[in-house]
Amino acid sequence: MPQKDTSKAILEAAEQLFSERGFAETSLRTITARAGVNLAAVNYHFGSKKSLIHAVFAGFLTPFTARLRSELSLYEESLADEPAELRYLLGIVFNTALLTCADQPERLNRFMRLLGLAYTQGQGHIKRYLNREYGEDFASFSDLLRRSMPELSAEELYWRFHFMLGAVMFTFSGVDTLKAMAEHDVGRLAQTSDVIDLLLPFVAGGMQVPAQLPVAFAGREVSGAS
Amino acid sequence: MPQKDTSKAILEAAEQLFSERGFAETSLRTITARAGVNLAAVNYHFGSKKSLIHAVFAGFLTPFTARLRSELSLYEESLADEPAELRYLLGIVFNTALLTCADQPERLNRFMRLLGLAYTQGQGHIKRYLNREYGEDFASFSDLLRRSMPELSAEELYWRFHFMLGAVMFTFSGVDTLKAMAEHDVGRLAQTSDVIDLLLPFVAGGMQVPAQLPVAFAGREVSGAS
DNA sequence: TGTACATCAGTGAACGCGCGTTCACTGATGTAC
DNA sequence: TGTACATCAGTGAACGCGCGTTCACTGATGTAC
Repeated sequence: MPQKDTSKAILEAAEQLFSERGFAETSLRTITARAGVNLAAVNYHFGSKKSLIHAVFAGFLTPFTARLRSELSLYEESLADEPAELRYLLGIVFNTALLTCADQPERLNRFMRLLGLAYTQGQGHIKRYLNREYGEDFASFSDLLRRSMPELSAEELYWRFHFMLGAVMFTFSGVDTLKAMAEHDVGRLAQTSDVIDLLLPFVAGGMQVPAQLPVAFAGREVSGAS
Repeated sequence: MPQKDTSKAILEAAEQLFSERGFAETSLRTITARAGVNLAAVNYHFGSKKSLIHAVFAGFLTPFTARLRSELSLYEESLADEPAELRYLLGIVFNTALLTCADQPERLNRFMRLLGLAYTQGQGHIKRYLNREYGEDFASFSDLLRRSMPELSAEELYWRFHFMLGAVMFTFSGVDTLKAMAEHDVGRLAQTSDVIDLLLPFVAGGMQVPAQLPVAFAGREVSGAS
């Protein structure tokens, strides 16, 4: 293992294993064994397990957000004063994510799964880290989203945004299992880009549906009848 | 602590702590301390930590699925040969879930969060247990869903179903955090039933949107321009 | 009614194990004079 | 060009800790004769 490759090998093994098993369920011994390096090398290069986790996220998110920033500002300039178009906006995000992992497409799955884990799992320090490092990018995307849906109230937009995040993250969290089940149930093997092409209209449809509260209440009386 | 209350106290503490921190991150010592019982009582009553986790799920899912089965078969009978109506179907599910936890509404959040964790987190034994015990109920709901959307291909239905599950589970996984953020960002404190009233049109909208692949591809060329 | 035995619900202490982290050490490379 | 020292990238072994689980034991309650 010559020179600088040790920390790279650790990062790669950690990325894979964390995304497969979760953070608490993956030990440094498993990671260093997979990477073929000494156990103590993690603390030598990264300082602690927490910092290793942060470094794994940075490995994807730093190039991704850099790219996304420039794509979004290009789009924003081209808009002038027109409202943004939702599907186009979402297309930019997915496309940027795909391009960031262009060389190895399974990395995208891994990262969406890691983000899902970070959001879902306890591990408060991860959320704090992500917010500190990438909160600004998140906020500026929110602003563009608001411009694409000016008719929604702040409250509706807020919740729908998080419903959308849920559909996306959850899907990618389990995309490998879901693909395998799809092959079994439906008989067709899907690629990640196929899944995105189905997911994008779904979330756009959910975001843009008019609120219809009375219909939403429809099921509410059934229980009384049982 | 008289007689039968010990295992109930363990289950309640475990339900709370698992949903707050995850399974691997919660130790039996923390659970038994919270419950005010002896450490060894978990293994005495449940046999192992795994079985305790299963018992926690059963505590919600067994009454929920029993209730849901009868609600759905009532609805199915009332349908005769007409197609099912999606929003009504979803309304039944949410409503049944709310009623199952009618006495303590925060239990619903906890269980959705637990389901989200089970889906997202490694812990393969939980998925296997849920599939073994409740797979049949899941399948019969899928059938009704198919009847409500006859125009969708099997593949589209499959994926949209899981997008919907994602939006729902993810939302509830973080619903407490999201509510707190909503209060801060939007200035209004939401109740769980309010969130459901916003969520239901969103997922119905996503499920029912016509597939528009060419538009979904819109963002795909942007990257070349940067 | 009294005695002997069995079952049940729990308890306190210890078990061995795997964990993240630390530390003294090594050997290669770079730098100063 | 040669020597002394400093830095860097690791390494092997051990540290203490918290974990799930086990086990011998206790005391209360139920049952048989």
